[in-house]
This record gives sequence, structure tokens and C-alpha cells, in this order.
Amino acid sequence: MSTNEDTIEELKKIVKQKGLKYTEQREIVLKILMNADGHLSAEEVYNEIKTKHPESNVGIATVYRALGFLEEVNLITSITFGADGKKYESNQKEHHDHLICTSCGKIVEFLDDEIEKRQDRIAKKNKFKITSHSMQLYGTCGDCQD
Amino acid sequence: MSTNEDTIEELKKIVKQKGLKYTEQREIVLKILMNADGHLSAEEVYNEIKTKHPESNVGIATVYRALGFLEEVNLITSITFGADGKKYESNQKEHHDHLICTSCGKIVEFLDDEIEKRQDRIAKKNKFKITSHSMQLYGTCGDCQD
DNA sequence: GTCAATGCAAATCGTTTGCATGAAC
DNA sequence: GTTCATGCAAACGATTTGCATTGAC
Repeated sequence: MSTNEDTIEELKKIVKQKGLKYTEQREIVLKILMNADGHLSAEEVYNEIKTKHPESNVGIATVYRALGFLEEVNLITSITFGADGKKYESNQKEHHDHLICTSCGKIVEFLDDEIEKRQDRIAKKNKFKITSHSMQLYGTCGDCQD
Repeated sequence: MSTNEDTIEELKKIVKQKGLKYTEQREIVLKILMNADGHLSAEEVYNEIKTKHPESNVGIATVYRALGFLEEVNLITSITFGADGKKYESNQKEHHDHLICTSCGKIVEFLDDEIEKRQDRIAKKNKFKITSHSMQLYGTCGDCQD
């Protein structure tokens, strides 16, 4: 687990290494995701920027491009929750899976070592080299079962 | 596990029970999915219909409506594979999870009882009543690791 | 000064909707 | 005959693209 500053440094390094340019916009998008507690859609990131950085005139197209870039270099991850569309989260968090309440939308994160181990075993048995995985359990949370 | 005929009968029963009408279009969509070996997108179902049932003039809107209906009454299931969008499969198959090759697109299905059990336990611990879940492992298959 | 990244608007993709017509009951 | 389902085309929301301009190096 690294600090926000570390991750920003990481981004600078990657950008330099690729011969690309370091821009405020990419940094802002990354920061928004690092400071968000949940999972944000592209549009939500865009709105956050508009409220938290009103001075920076960032277009929605740039948000999409930045998200694509950050995911490609593995600083963020995208997940698709059922009908809710694509959402993003910073990779600073440890890997985890999701319990999703289909009634109120609540999301609980969890991690189960045994499941992780079994996933690796299944992959090996099928000669797959796993790069990522995602697992979602859909249902009704305690509060919504009335 | 039931035969195609059983499932068609099931559809007829559901439709009657709901006071709706039994149409050839819904039947065709269901049949396409029962006979497909993989997972089809709405567009792919539509194209299949155009080639396999060229006489029936089915519109894409009807395909979407039929898919929505069939999923609602639990005869088919939808899954979202990363960037690939929503795909559908018949519920005649037993539940299973997916290994997906991000290089060639190959999909291997698997089932692990221990993982299923653990998922239930996690849900219970968090007071969730699970209705469904989906799990995908992404990576590179044996053939693509060169 | 060069080249990548941006903002904007237009284009595109997948999906949904309104509505007049047709088919099931 | 009534009502639901359909086909078509238009509408829609999310994402992408083309292009002239701006900003990082």
C-alpha cells in the first residue's frame, strides 16, 4: 500500500518512461479516484472535477482518455456492476471482491484467501496465466430484506 | 437439466400464467440461445436470426425486448465480460464461472464447489441474501502465451 | 519548435422508446 | 374485438473521434 504522493510519483515515472507528457488533467483524475471512497463512473469523476477543481477546464473526453490511460498503466481498475455500467477505483487499495445489494445499491468489499487460492489453482489447471479477476455477489442486504 | 422442448413448454406456461401472448419471436430468441454453444450479444442473436430464420422478419428492438423478458422470467442469464459488453446464455446449463483469454477471446467454463460454498458463507456473514453471482478470471490461455 | 494532449462538437455505438400496425387470444 | 407484441424510425445515453489549438518538453 502506498501513499497518494507515491502514486503520483509512479505516474510521473510511467509518463516519462513512455516519452509522453505529464499533464495536470491526468493527475487530477488520478487524485479524484485516490480520494474517492467508492467506485466512480466516468461521469462521476467528471462532476467531481467540476466541483473540486472548478478552475481547471477539463472536458469529458479528456476524462475518458485519462481513465483509459490510467487503467492501461495499471494505476486504476475498472469493474462493471450489472446494469450500473463501468466504474473505476484506484489500485492503491488491495485487491478485493464485491457484495452488491440490488435493492439499495450498497457495496460491501471482501477478500477470501481460500477463494483466491482456488482461483489460482483453477487457472493453472487450465494453463491460463491470470492477469486479473473480478467476482461479484448480487443480492439483498440486511436492511433491504423487509 | 432439461431438453429444449421442456424449456419451450416452460416458456409457454410462463407466458400463459402472466396473461401475455405467445409469439414466434420470443420462441426463436430462446431457441437460438439454447442451441448456441457460447455466449451471444443481442446483436449476435439478431444476426443468427437473420441467417437461420430469414423468413421471419424480426427487428432488433424485438430481440432486446425478448432478451429482457426471458432474463426476467429466468430462462436466460446475462453476463458482462470486461469490455465485451452484455452477453446472454440459456439457463439450461448448470451455473458456472468463466476463464477468459484476453488475447484470443477463448472462454473456458468451470465450477468449483468449494468457492461456491465460501461465497455463501461470505454472504451470510454480511447478512446478504444472494440472488446471483458472477466471477470471471482474465488472463492468457496456453495457446496465447508465446 | 516539436509532438502529444486537450477541448469542443460531431459522430458513433448499443440500447430504448413512441407509435401505428399486426397477431394472439 | 381487445389487448399485447411487433417493426420501424426516431431518440437516447454513454463513449469515441476529428480537428484545430494549447501546453509540455
